[in-house]
Amino acid sequence: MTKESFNTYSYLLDRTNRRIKQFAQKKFKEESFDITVDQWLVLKSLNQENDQNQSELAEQIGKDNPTLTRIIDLLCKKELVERRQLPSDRRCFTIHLTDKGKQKMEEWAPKVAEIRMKAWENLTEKDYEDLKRILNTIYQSLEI
Amino acid sequence: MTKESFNTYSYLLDRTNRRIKQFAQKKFKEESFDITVDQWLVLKSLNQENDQNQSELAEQIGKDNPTLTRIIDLLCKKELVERRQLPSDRRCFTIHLTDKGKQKMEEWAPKVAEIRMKAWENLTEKDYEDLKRILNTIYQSLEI
DNA sequence: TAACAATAATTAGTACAACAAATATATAAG
DNA sequence: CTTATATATTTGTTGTACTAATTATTGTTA
Repeated sequence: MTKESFNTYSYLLDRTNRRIKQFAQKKFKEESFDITVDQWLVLKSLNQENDQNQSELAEQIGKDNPTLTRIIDLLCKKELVERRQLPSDRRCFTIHLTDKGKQKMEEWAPKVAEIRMKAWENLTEKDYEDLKRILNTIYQSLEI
Repeated sequence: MTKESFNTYSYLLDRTNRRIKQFAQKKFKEESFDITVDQWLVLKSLNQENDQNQSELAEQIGKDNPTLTRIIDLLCKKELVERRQLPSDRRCFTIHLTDKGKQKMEEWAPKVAEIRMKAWENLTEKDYEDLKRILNTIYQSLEI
């Protein structure tokens, strides 16, 4: 195959990625979930393991530290999480999912799972496995 | 398969998409291409068909109009493109790839093709076809 | 212990994304 | 012709991404 014929994957990936976010965001709005899709990722990670510090959390959700700082700022304002000083290392904060945050998660999680499923209604389990494998292979090939 | 097992694709897609951009942007920097990846998309589209108006161009590269307006602003500053008033419809500009822009494209295009190929070095042609099919299916399933 | 390096988080600056609203112009309907 | 509607683009706002620089703290080593 020629090089030129490979030239559209980044476009397809980018626009599909954007549409997935748009779709989820639109549903969030319809359901009056007052968060963005990226904020959701943070809450979900904390719901699985609470009180991570920011670096761990950034690693978990694959965002960099400055971006995470701002997402945490926004979630703090909404009182869904709070920063807690770690006495043993005063450089760190642990991010704590509050009771309000936990309550919202219980309310939102099943609906988010529904929303996420929509993308797969015309695809098979094998497609899902293939997509994961292909994306991970690309990710590793472009190690930076 | 349970709903829960489908819950990571958006994360994988997002991080792979980000890495593809990061990788290309890093190479652009190394080669002293003084543009961003998104600006490249615009130039590439104009190189294939010059003098599109902004709406056509936005459609071509899958971005919305406000985003494109700002990308065009930046490309104008670099004198790679220029806005030309269309006398027949004074609402429109056609975006013209300048001589300087064309010259840069000749210089850059082969190297960008190389950079783009890197993602596929551990994958097959069938993987490429599968990825395209899966992404397009998702895109269409989430019609908004 | 003092100097140096490493780590956690933040801040600042620029770019892009999404959305809503505004402006200007063109076209259609009455 | 006038009103209404549609189209092309821009502007404003909020949120995310990346880089580099900064602050505060901790760890290492001479």
